[in-house]
Amino acid sequence: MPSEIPFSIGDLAKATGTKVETIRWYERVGVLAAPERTSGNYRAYGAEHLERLSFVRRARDLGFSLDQVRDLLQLADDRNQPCDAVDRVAREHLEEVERKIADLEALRHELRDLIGQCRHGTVAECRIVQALSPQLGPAGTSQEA
Amino acid sequence: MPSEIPFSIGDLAKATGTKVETIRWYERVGVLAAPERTSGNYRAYGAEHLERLSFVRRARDLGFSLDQVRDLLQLADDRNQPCDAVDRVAREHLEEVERKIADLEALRHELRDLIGQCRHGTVAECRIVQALSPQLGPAGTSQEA
DNA sequence: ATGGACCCTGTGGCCGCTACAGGGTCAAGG
DNA sequence: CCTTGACCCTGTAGCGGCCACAGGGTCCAT
Repeated sequence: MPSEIPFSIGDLAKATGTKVETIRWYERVGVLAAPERTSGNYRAYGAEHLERLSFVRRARDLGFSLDQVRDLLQLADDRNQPCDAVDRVAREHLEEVERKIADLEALRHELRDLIGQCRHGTVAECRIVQALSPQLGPAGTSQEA
Repeated sequence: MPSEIPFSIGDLAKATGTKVETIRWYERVGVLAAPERTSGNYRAYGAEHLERLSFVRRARDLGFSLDQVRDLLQLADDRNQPCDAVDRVAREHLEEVERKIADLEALRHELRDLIGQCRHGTVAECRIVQALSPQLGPAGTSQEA
């Protein structure tokens, strides 16, 4: 069979919703294999690159780091291995997402408290400013009249 | 009154739980005023710097960006202004935190789905890998036996 | 005088891109 | 045949918010 018709980086970008620069970046950092080049030194991609890049994008959308994506790609290539390792990467990522959610929820709580205490007076009596300021004792700063 | 005894960057770092390099960085980007220098060109801080840096750290802990911190500091200095602007910065930040939480929760949902579908077989039949791979039609890749 | 703990500036690295600058290539239209 | 304009190439610099050097200077106790 004849090899499929290759396509340009711009086409690949459009097909995957990726910026051209991002594709080149993926190549540089090794999550996307360097394709053949045309006589004019243009990158010439095939279906395998489209597939690969789609995988990368989907994984990135799910918040996996590029390191994790590299791992997942490598694991996904070993078609006959058990998929425990894949599962582990996903679980680790999930745990991190859950940690971040917990952190942000704590933050949200603090911010809501802060904002809820605002009495809309002057800055001098603003609870938000007070909450941000350090507690240096009840006397205030020394230079004030 | 005699001016207070100044202290070194290392002392300030310890007092606020900040790395020395971070303090110098804050000075460079203008969230902490450049202090006086000793005859040996060492930075010599006073209580106002301690106060200022504590404010910055607290705000950073609450997830405010350095740009926001700069704004808050400036607003906090105008002691007689109404604190509406402060309130606005805080509210905007809260909204962003809430957006991030929502995003991460959607992510968590997807990841849980993914992981829940894993049947612990081989990579070839792994649902996680399948979910990451693009849907290119039901026939599978062309080279497979 | 010397050792060690601190301080100084300046630079480069981290992540994951994004945005240039300054060129080359290619197909269509005049 | 030549120009125009859309695309492509490499390389570098920038974002935020630091952190970690290297290669020096300073200070204080012994």
